[in-house]
Amino acid sequence: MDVQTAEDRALDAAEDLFYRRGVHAVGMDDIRDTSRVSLKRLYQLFPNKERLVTAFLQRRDVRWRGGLTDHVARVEDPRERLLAVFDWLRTWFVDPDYRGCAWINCFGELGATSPAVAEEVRTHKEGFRRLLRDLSAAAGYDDDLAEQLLILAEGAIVTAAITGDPAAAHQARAAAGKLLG
Amino acid sequence: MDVQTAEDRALDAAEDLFYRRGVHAVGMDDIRDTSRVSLKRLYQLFPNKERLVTAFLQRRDVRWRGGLTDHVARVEDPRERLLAVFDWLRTWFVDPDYRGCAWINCFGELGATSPAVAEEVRTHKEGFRRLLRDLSAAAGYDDDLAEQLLILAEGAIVTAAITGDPAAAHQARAAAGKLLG
DNA sequence: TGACACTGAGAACTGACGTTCTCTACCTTA
DNA sequence: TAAGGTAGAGAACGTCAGTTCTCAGTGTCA
Repeated sequence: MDVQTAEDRALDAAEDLFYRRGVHAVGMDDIRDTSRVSLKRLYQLFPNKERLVTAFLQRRDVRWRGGLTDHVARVEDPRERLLAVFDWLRTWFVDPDYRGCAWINCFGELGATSPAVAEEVRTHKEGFRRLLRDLSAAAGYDDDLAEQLLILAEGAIVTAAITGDPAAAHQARAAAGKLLG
Repeated sequence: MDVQTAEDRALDAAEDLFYRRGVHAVGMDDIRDTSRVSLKRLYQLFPNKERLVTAFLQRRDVRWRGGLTDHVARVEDPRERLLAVFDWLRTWFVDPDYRGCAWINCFGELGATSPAVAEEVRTHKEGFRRLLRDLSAAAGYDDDLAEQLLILAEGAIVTAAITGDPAAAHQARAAAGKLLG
């Protein structure tokens, strides 16, 4: 039944709590209570809270990009594939637990004080950019278009989070369609 | 020489420090040291830290929208006026002190725990949306276009903050130009 | 069996920080 | 001048949260 390692349980708790409430609002005690991993073990796995934060961002990055990659791979046409990115965003926005981009949120909260977190955020966004560039290139578009789609995606993520309205995905998709010509 | 009120000085310090380092990273002691307003007076002016945060966001909102409004007002052609929004964003991004959108940052940090701050952020974004709708309508475009420009602007703001590269304003402007046809 | 390493639960430590209190000095006004 | 209100400086308070420590229990291996 419970074959997860203590590390997995700790990261699950970290991801759930940090994303939902923000990093400062969650104490290591909360992580312990939710993960049922003792503080002693937590500090063996992650030497401090900052490392737990970066570890959760790293693991989430793998899942996030994987989910997006899998979704667009189901679409044949290269141009439609680019638009499918915004369909995937929409499925994310309608999640009742959606609270914006974990990396943007962490950047706003810790970017100025934690170089490690700031670096993690840049790494994630760079990965997203690379993904869009690859999709764009495959559809015969240049890097400028990929950059503009990235801006649209980021804008939709932020707008959907603040307004609570998933319609931002639809608007971004429509704008992307116009950019694709 | 120093005709500023204690409230002005407190808000100046709050704006500078909260924006630069984030809210949690700045203590009321720091506000006192920077503003030279005693803690006693600070707490007379703002009953708690949260109210100081919302007050700084409110005052910044007035200045921010005012600066944008003034900038685009200098452009005659209604269509060019919409594009001038992105020129104005660029002048903001090149500021060495640029650290993204204060409201988005505060939303990521406090949105989940402070309803008052979350409301302040929504108010600001709603004001920005209204501004873009008015500009769009004056140029003969509909609300959908305004919404797409809003998404582009938000995306540029976030991307410029994380990458540190003001080029996001240029890309967003180019995309906006294509949307305007 | 017995020494030993490791674990969990939780107490304890430590510093930070939001908030309040104390005390003295100054200004205003009758 | 006297009285009272207000301000400033900073100490003090209480809580919280990151981190470490204690101690008893348990499994492992010679």
